Amino acid sequence: MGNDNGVDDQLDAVTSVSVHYTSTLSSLHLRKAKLMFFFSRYPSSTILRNYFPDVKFNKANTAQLVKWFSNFREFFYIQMEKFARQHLAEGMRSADDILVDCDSEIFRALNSHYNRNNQLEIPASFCFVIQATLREFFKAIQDNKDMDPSWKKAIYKIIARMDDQIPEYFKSVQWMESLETNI
DNA sequence: GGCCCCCCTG
DNA sequence: CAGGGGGGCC
Repeated sequence: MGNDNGVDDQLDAVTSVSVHYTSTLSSLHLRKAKLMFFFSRYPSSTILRNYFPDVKFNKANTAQLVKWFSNFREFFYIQMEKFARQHLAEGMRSADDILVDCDSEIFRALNSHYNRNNQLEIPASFCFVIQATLREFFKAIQDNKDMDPSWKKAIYKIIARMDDQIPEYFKSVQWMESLETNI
């Protein structure tokens, strides 16, 4: 196939700099994955492979990367449910009253988790996704749908359709390494 | 079987 | 976050 996996350094097609290939996901890869979450909550394994050009993928590290996003989603949804219940407890009546922007408490909670060092300017679309998710949880709980053991499934389905395109620059190994400096 | 997702746990 | 288990889908 002309795919020399034994070679450590090859030329990056875009930046023309040498890329060190690895099969081990680093803390930098993790940091980058978290930033990707702002755009996509449900990236497919093929998309993930494309966005980590410096990784020599195999079954194990692919599963690991996919698992990361699963963990990201868990934290995300737990926060959503918590805040939705909080709004109900505070007497909010309509889901339409839920408005999320970059100053919202829920936003700060998520930002500190996925974007600790503020290395990325969060896309407005993410605030919209948070707001939509919050409203779905709010309505479901308000309608007592949480009595159903699998009541969250319907919400997951809706949110899964709200993924956005991940910017191309995420594919740049050079960009990823710049995240290391910005600590 | 293999892949993916969620749940629960530590 | 990683491990392990369960269930769904092709």
